Amino acid sequence: MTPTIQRLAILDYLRSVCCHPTADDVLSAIREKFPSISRATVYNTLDALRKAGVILRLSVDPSVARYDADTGPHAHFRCRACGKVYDIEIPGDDTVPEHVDGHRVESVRTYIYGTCAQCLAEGRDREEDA
Amino acid sequence: MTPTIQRLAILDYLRSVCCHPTADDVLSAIREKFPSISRATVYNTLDALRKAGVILRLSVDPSVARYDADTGPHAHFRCRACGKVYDIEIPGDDTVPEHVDGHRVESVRTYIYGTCAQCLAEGRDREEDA
DNA sequence: GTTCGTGCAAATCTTTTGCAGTTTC
DNA sequence: GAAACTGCAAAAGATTTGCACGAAC
Repeated sequence: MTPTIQRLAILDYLRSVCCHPTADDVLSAIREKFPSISRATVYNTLDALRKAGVILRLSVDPSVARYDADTGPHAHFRCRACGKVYDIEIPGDDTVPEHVDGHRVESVRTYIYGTCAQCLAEGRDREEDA
Repeated sequence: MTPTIQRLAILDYLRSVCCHPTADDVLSAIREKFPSISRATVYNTLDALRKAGVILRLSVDPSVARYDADTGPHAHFRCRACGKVYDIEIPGDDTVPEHVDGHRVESVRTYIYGTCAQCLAEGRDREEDA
């Protein structure tokens, strides 16, 4: 995988943000520095980084993929009121078993849904349904 | 929610299958009995059932939603070689905490990825990458 | 008879693909 | 210079929406 200037910019961006941007978020952010970058390049790069094991692709949002530069074991919490996604430390044992029910395990994703602390404090109610 | 004949047929179908059909799988299956049912009705019904808490919508597949009539606590395993999705009993404590990091928890989804027992036995290799 | 559901088609949104030109090693 | 990457536009695939007709209560 050639480390082109676009790819480095995308990886840098992913590592600099705490949230979990979508491909479109990445496109918008990178275009501030590289106005000519194309959507296809963003998708290609995100996929190349994912295949290389450098970033994770999350399905925490039902309709759009989100990307995470933190590849360590952790869960994701998505707020149904504001849509934000938070990293969650996995409580207790975070080791992944080799096999379950005879199937070989390669990776595990845990998604938690609810209302985030901020939305609870501000009395914002969920806008989506379970 | 009016229990129309189409809705009952869709729910019956979901309860009768062990796998986790996509909206398109449901459409094909229901059309065998109701050839005139429309795609929109299937989507509407699946969403109505989900909102009613009768079925789950899974994001275990990156590009398509799958539906599960078993709403009890369990995880899902998806094989990267054949694409099949299996139900997995959650080992140990399957109670969901009320809160994590101050966020109120409403539901949890666990997705496990790897190679299933059958594909391992038949020496089929994964066709997708991590 | 009003409300809710269905079917059809078109629209929307995300992601992928084909291809010509450009960059990287 | 060969292989890999980019940008653009078009295509593909899943899901949603608008609307007219029909069914349910």
